[in-house]
Amino acid sequence: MPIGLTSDELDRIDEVIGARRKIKRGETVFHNGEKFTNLYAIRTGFFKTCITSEDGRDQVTGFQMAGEIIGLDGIVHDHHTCDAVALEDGELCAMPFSQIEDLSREVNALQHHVHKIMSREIVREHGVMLLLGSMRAEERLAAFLLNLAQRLHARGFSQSELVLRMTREEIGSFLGLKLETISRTFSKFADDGIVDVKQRHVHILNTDALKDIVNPK
Amino acid sequence: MPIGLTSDELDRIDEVIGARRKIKRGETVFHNGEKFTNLYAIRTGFFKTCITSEDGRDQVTGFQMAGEIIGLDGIVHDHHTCDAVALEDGELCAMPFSQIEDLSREVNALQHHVHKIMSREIVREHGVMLLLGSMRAEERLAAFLLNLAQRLHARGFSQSELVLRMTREEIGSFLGLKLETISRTFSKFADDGIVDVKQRHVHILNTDALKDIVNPK
DNA sequence: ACTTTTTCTTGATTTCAATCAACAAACAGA
DNA sequence: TCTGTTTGTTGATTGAAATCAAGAAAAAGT
Repeated sequence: MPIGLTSDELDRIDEVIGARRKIKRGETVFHNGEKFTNLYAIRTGFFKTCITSEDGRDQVTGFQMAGEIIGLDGIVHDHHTCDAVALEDGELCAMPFSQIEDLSREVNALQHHVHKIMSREIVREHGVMLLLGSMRAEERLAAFLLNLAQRLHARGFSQSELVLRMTREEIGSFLGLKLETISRTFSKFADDGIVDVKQRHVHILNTDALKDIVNPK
Repeated sequence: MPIGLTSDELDRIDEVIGARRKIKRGETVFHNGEKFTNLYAIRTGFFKTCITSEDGRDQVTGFQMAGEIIGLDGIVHDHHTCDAVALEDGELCAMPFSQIEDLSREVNALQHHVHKIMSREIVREHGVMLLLGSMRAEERLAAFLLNLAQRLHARGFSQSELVLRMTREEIGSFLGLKLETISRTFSKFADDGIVDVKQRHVHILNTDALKDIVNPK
């Protein structure tokens, strides 16, 4: 949340932040086709968003964690165009979008904050397009691990030890690769001493090596 | 623009729509790193947006035409993170974003319109991620042609005849393929009687065949 | 604790697109 | 008009990831 608000403004923003909703692993927050009413602020837990094409192809479009906002896809057509699924138990705040619009007319900082959140998502997706369009398997997985570690570190977790909340198949879907390729690439990184992988427990031993893989000099 | 506005509201929106700017083929509207001040509404012409990674990889993130808005990437960090380049001579309206924010606090329809534009871009990018993450070369090019034809048709042009404003290399960059693959795939479509290709002039002879390629039954 | 299911790993082989290479055609500039 | 440059096509070969396949290891359910 932005800073520099009066206590009155903060109180009113509190009102927008609606009911908390606990969610179990495997449950969906919203799904494709569902009427759009809320944005959801993630309080705890780990989520994925994914779209499905007409002929059944699946694409994970992102993984989200505490502090991030999901549901922005629903604004344009008043219906969601993707599914949001909890990958571990968590808690969300449902924020009615009409209330966000109402209040952001009065609180400039909130208005700009909403714009920034949407712009950030657009920029993030540009990065994913670069990854999908121009990187090889090792580069994609290295970029993915660095991104996850960086986001977890920003939330107070270790920047070198992480627990994956998703399967190899879900990582593969996100990175445009098959699960076998994810598995092989993890093994290759482990052979090279760059990471230590035990199932979903990943210990990054050499961050610089990962960076070099993403951005070869 | 949304409908149902009073004439007063329309007048005020007119004020936001700032100076028109003519632009020649090859010129940039804005570039990576540049301070963000305006969104740009395309009046005429054809544009591309692209990002460049640290190590010099290039990725075309989209092609834009009349009626579309570019510059949304700049909001989050107050600086643009991509380049926007004219692929043919055109004309833009520069719209100072601070004025858009000011006015959208007073005109609800404008506020919602801005939100929808940003959400639409997010949803569009989800589609590109699906394309880059899960489609083969033929499927990507077929989807690309159908998308271009549909957008041109919505603007009153033929839905079967189109003139590409970009090179094979730029198409390839957007679709995550090399220019040779684009060229070969065009030739394959021509051999199959699906399209007629003469340089940048493309005549779609069988739209259904293209749809079948994108969504195999 | 045991069974079933899901997830993960590794190997062998195939396939699609990249790369390397040569040339043709179109366009831009002098 | 001529010339150089950019853009596009096609062929031969290579290479990276997909596919097919089998089995191992975890996790979930009874």
